Amino acid sequence: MDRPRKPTLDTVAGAVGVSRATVSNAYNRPDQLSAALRERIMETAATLGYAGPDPVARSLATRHSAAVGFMLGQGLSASFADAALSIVLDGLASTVDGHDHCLVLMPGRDRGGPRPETVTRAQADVVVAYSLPDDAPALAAVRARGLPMVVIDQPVLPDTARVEVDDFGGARLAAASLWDSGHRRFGVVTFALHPDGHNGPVTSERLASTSFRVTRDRLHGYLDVTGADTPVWECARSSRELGRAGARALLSASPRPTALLCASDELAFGALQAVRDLGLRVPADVSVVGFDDVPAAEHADPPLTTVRQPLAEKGRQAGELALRLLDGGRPGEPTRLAVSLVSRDSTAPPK
Amino acid sequence: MDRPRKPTLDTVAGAVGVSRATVSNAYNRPDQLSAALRERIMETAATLGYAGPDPVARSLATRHSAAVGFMLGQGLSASFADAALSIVLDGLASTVDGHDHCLVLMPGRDRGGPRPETVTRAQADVVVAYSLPDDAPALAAVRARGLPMVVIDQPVLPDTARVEVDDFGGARLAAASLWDSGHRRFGVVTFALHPDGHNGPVTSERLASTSFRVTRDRLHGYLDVTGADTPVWECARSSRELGRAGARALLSASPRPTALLCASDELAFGALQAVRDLGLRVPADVSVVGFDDVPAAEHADPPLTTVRQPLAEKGRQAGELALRLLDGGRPGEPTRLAVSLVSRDSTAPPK
DNA sequence: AGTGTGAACTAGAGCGCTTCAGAACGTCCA
DNA sequence: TGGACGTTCTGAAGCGCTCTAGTTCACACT
Repeated sequence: MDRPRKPTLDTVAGAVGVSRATVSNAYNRPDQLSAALRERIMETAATLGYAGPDPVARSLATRHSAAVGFMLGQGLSASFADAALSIVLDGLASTVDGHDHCLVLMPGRDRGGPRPETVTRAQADVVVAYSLPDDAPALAAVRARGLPMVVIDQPVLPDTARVEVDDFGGARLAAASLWDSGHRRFGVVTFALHPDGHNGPVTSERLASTSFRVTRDRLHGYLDVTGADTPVWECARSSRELGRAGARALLSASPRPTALLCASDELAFGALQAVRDLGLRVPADVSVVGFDDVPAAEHADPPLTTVRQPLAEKGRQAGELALRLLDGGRPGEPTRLAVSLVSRDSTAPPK
Repeated sequence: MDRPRKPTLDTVAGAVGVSRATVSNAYNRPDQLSAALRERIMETAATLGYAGPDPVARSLATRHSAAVGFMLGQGLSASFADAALSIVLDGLASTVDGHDHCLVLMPGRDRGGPRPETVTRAQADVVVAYSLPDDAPALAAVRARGLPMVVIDQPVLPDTARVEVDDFGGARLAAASLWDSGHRRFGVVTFALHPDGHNGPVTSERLASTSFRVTRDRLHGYLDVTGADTPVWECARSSRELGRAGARALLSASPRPTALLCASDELAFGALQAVRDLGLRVPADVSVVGFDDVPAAEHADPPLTTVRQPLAEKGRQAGELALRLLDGGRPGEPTRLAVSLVSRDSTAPPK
C-alpha cells in the first residue's frame, strides 16, 4: 500500500554519483557542467521517473513563485460572460505565460472580491486586480502580505502600478455626439454601482456613493452631458439579459427617450433587443451606444456605435507591469490608454 | 534602499517570547494553546506586519499546495468566450474555493493544450483537464510529474478520475427527434476536429482521425441518424461568428438542408443568424438545434432547441473528484451525468 | 618547476514553515 | 501523598531545492 516515495534531486544525485548542486545545475544552468554529465543526469532522471525540480521547493529557495494572481470582482461564469474582461485577461495571460508564469485565479465572492483568506493563501508574487469595488477586503489582504500589485481601472492606491482608460472622457464623447446630433431625451443603462446585486432605477444617494470606479466614471461622463436628472437603470451585472430588461423599463417612460447610453456593449446588445421587443427600430426610433467595442459590436444588428478602448492592450500592459514589478521595478506613473468613439449604425439624429 | 526584511514566524516568535512552533499553532491549531497567548501572538503579528504563514513554505512543509490546476484546450479569450466552459469552471472554482484551494489556470498553446513546461512548473497538487486533444503533450507532462488528474469529457486514461456526459447519445437524441418529425436533408456545424485552426467542409479522413473526443461523439451521434454523407462544416472554435459562416455555407447548397445540427449552442446562435441573413425563417424554413443548453439558449430568437447537459454540475463533480484525489482517494468509476433534449421553438417539422 | 587560469564540480547554509516527540506544570482522585 | 492525566508549550528534524563560496584539476604560460 505504500507507494514508492517520489524521487528528489538527491535521489538522482545519488544514482549518478554527483552532488545535488550539480543535478540542480543540470536543470537550471546547463552551462555549468559538461554536456556529457548533463546528458547522463537527464537519462538517470528519466529512468528514475524524476520530472524535474519540485516547483514549490524551488519557489521557497528562490523566493518567487512564477505565478501572477488575478483577482476578479465577480464569479467566474459572470466574468467569463463578459467579453471585455475575457479579452483583457487573455492579453494578460499571453504576456505572463510567455515568461513561464502561471495565472492564479481568484474569483470574486464576498462584497465583490475574492475572500481575503483566498488571497492570503494564494501562491503568487504579484497580483493584478480588475473591477473590484474600491473598498474590497481582498485589496487590503494583498497589501497586508506586502505583495506588489497592479490594478486595472481602479483608483490610485499608494505604491501600486496601474493601467487605466479615460472612462469619463469616453462616455462624455459618446453622449456629446448624440447631444450634438439633436438628442435631448436620454436613458442610461449601467452595470453595478455597488456589489449588492441591485437591479433597478438608481437613486441619487446610491449614485453618490458608487463603489466601482469604472461605473462612476462612465456614468458621470454620460450625465455630465445629458444632465443629472437623466433616468439611470442599474443592472447587477453586465449581461445582455439584464440590459434588455433595463432598457425596456427605460423605454416605457413617456415621453420615451430617443437615445440609450449603455455602460457596456453587452448591456447595449440587450438594449438593441429591447427596442426590437417594443416594435421600435434602431436607430430610427431610438439610438443606442455601448462602451468597450468588443468584437461582437461590429456584428450586432445594427452594428453598434460604441466607445472603443484597447482591451487586449490593457491586459498586455498589465502583464508587462506585473512582470516589471516582479523584477523589483517600481510602480511608476499610471499607464493611460486612449479611447475613441466608433460610430456605426445604431445611432442617428432623432426624428 | 534596502527595505526591511519581511517578518517571518521567527520574528513574531522572538517578539512574543515563545517558540516558533507555538506561533505556527496559533495560526493552524488554535486549540493547542491558551486563548490569551494566541491573542497576544496575533496582536504582535499585526503590529509587526506579519500576514500569516508564507504559503510557499507551508506548502513545502505540508507537501501540498492547496491549488488545483486547470488545463484549457485553448487560449483564455477563446475559453472565456465559451459560456459552457465558463459555467463548468465556475462550478469547479466554487467547489474548490470552499475548501480553501486556489485555481491555477493553464491556458492552451501548442497543439491544443498548455505547454508542457507550464505544467511542469505549475504549483498544483491535482490537475483537471478539459477539452484537450486526446494526445496533448500536457497530459503526458502531468503523468510524468505523477500528479493525480481528473479529466472532463476526455477518453479514459489509466489511473485518472473522470466525469463525462453522453455526448453521443445526446446528439443522437436531437437528430432522431428531427428525423422523426420528417426531416431528411441535414447539415452539421461542428467545432474543431483537430487543433489546427481549420475552417471548412470536413473530409472523411479528417473525420476518421478526430482528436477531440467530444467532437467525435457529438458528430457521430448526429451522423448516426442522418447518414454518413451528411455535409459537415468544421469551425476552428465554437463561436457565433464562425457558426454563422458555416451555416451560411451549408445553407447555400441545393437542395437546401431543412435542419441544421450544431455541436454547440454558440454555433447554433450563429446558425440562427445565418438563416435570417438569407431571408429565411426559423423554424418554418430551417430547423436549428444546439448542444449544451447554455442560459442564452432560452432567450435566443427563437428560443433554441438543444441538448441539455448539467454544466455547473459537471464542474462541481470535477471539483469533488479533485478534492477526493487530494485526500489520497482512488479515481474510481467515471461519474456519468445525464443529458436530455430540451425542445423549444427553433425546431419544427419540415414544410 | 612555479604560477595563473578557467572549467567542472561540491559543501553546506539557508528559504519559512510544520510536526512529532517530549518537557513542564498543574489538577484531580484515590 | 503520589501517580495518572491533561494542558500548554518547546526542540529539533525535516520538506526539496538554490546558491555562494569554495575546492580540485588539467592545462598553458613563463
